[in-house]
Amino acid sequence: MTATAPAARRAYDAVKDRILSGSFPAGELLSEVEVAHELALSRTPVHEAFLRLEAEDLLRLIPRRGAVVVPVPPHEAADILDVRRALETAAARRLATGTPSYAAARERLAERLSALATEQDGHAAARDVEAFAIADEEFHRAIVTASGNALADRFYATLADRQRRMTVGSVGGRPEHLPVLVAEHRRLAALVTEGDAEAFEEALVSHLEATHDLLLGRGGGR
Amino acid sequence: MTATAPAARRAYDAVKDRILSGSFPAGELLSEVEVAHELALSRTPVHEAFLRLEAEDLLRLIPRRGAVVVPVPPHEAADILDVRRALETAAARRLATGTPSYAAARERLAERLSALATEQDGHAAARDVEAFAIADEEFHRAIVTASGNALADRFYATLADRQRRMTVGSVGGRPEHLPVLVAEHRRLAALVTEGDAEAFEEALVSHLEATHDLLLGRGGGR
DNA sequence: CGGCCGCTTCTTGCATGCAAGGTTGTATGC
DNA sequence: GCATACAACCTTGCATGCAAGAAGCGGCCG
Repeated sequence: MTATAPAARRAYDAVKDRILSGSFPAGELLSEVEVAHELALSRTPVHEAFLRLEAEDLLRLIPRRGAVVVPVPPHEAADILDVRRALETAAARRLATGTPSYAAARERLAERLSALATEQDGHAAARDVEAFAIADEEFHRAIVTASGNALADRFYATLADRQRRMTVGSVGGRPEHLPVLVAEHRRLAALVTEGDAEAFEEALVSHLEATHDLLLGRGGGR
Repeated sequence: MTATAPAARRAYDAVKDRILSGSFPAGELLSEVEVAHELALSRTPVHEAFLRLEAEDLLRLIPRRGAVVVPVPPHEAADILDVRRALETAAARRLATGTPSYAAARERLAERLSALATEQDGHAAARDVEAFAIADEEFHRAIVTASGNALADRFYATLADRQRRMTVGSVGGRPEHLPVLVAEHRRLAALVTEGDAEAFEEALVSHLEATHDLLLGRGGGR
């Protein structure tokens, strides 16, 4: 019944997950045959997976050597934050447009954000940082998606991947501060719903930094 | 002497060029064997090219049917402009940072932008719209590149590809207006060099629309 | 005349074979 | 002891083979 996923996809998912989770450490030299054997596949699907991952800049293929896991570049965290700010702000700006279709989109978005915030209340109360991180990602992505810009939406997804790669390992404590983030989410939701793009950007900037610091565990001395 | 490019790369370049140039029209159903035969290659490198192009959302692979050229979505032009505004503004904002390394980057950028503007003068005088479009792309990309955000830079490159796909075909006339664009470039260059991110954004918005209209030939009447 | 079933043909998914290129380790000459 | 050349090994790049799945066409039956 359950159609088993194509081999190429399994290979892609498996390798990507190992990279993002750090199970394949940066700098590691991977061999197609090796990975193929581990996954009980032939070289072909693994080769295809490597190609895709190279396109995402997670692997670097060296012609007759193998594939190295590219390390997280020095200011990747700051880069991601910058781009997220830019894209989310652009989304809010577009959503603030007077066009009726955007008003409807704001309506739908408001509902979804509200639901997500409620869900986050639960995760915060349960001190479940991991579940919170996922819901947090969904929250922000929902805003970008709602703006209807497919290009921005796709790119934003790759940013989320990379961010995941950085947050694992440093599971940053301080779950007691999660409720603050939810409150900020509610404020962001209100602003984007009202169509106040300027205030949204302002609130977003401090929120992104707070989230970043918190999830990375730099939330202020020990 | 000249090492011939790998087959996979040739296939990728060839197919991508045909898609972006419109030689493979949207909706066309491509077969690997067919393309492979045309390029005098085996199916393998063509298959790999298809995979990469699917990752770029230029092809859609249908499991055992073939690959269809994805049509340009309805508001892709507006989407591209929105994202370009967002990314270039973010780049200018970062470049405006006080950090010494950014001051040096602004310095280098200023020189490059100046050189490109001069080159554009030549293309404008020669009424060479195509060459101008290329130099225009380089100009804007240089700003993003200078900001040092690798993520933004890579994404920006894919936007340029897609923009190319839209501008061909409508080689929009009115080359007599090109000098105006160069003047705007010089102003943008000055603003980003001075570190005035706000004024840059404002100038950028109108400039992007002007360029867009001009290159797409919607520059008013006829 | 209309609908359905099966066959033929096309497509890709994946495995494997082969060869070229690169790296490493060793042995030899100095 | 050091440098160099050679050989063995390991890697991928690409071609091809084979089979599974999808679509379209023809014929047959109702």
